[in-house]
Amino acid sequence: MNVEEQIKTNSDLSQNTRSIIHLTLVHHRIQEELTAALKPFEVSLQQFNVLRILRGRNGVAANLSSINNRMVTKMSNTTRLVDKLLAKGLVSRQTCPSNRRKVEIDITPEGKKLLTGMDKAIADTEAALLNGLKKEELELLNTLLDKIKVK
Amino acid sequence: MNVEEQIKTNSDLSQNTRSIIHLTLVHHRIQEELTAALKPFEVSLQQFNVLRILRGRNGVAANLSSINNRMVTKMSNTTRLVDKLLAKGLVSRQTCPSNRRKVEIDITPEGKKLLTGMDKAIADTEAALLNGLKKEELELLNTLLDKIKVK
DNA sequence: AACGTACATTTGTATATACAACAATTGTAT
DNA sequence: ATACAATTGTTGTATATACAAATGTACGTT
Repeated sequence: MNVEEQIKTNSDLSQNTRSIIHLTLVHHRIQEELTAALKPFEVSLQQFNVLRILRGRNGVAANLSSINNRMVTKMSNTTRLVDKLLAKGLVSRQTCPSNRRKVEIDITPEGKKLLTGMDKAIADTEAALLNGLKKEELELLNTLLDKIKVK
Repeated sequence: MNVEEQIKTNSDLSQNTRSIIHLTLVHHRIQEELTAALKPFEVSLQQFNVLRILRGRNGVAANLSSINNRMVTKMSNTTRLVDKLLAKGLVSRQTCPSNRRKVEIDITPEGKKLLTGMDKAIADTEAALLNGLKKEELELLNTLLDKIKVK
């Protein structure tokens, strides 16, 4: 019996609780599969996300706050994520000349190259996870997620 | 601009990727709010889940595997979660007489008492998160989550 | 210019988690 | 009866994360 079955058959839990647990469970397994897909590249999912955000800026360097705004992690973690990417030579970091409180972070050519390989691994994993849902169902899922009142 | 907006307007990302990120983001914020709700009790969300599972067994002691089957964490973490609950006197642990590989875990009266207080805090938080969704919409959400092919 | 305040990031610390190796017990086959 | 395999749980180690405090910088007021 898998956990989804348990959730559904456990009448002690409210409908709200069951939905939250279900979401948590699915999320956890998605993370596991994506993490596994990135394992050969020795890059964590969060590190991958940073690289993806940087690439999306098309050469415009990002500061830490702007990266952080697009991620779920806290600021202090973003600092350390960038530390690790820097150690691997996948990003560059320098203090911003016009405002020396800020740092300018950019993806390096090596980072872009590695990212290209990771893209396929991630896309394949996502496709395998979601190919049971039609386009309209994915949109519906997003609509429902939007109705959850976070912050 | 919040991250949901960014996700929706970022045309570089595939529909699959946007849905995965959306799910991740919502999950993360839900965890944050639930964790905050439990903070006064000094019990982590995972510890709370263990207690809730134990209560659901109505006095029948559980072994570690059975707890673990109903959680997202790995076995080794479940061991340490129980360690912490034991240190707080919220659960009991003893080796199973009939099969000494197993351990029998049960919730104590103090555990049950604390759990009663936590129930309300969690229920209120869940209700606040989900009150934008009608009963049928919650069911629909669960149906869609089931279509994601995890494991 | 000096002051206080807000901003941007980093660092310290405690806790949490994953993964792998290990130990102990039980089950099974010869 | 013994060897081998499977089950159940624990521990070591590395990494990840949250939270709070500290650092360095910029800005507005007087």
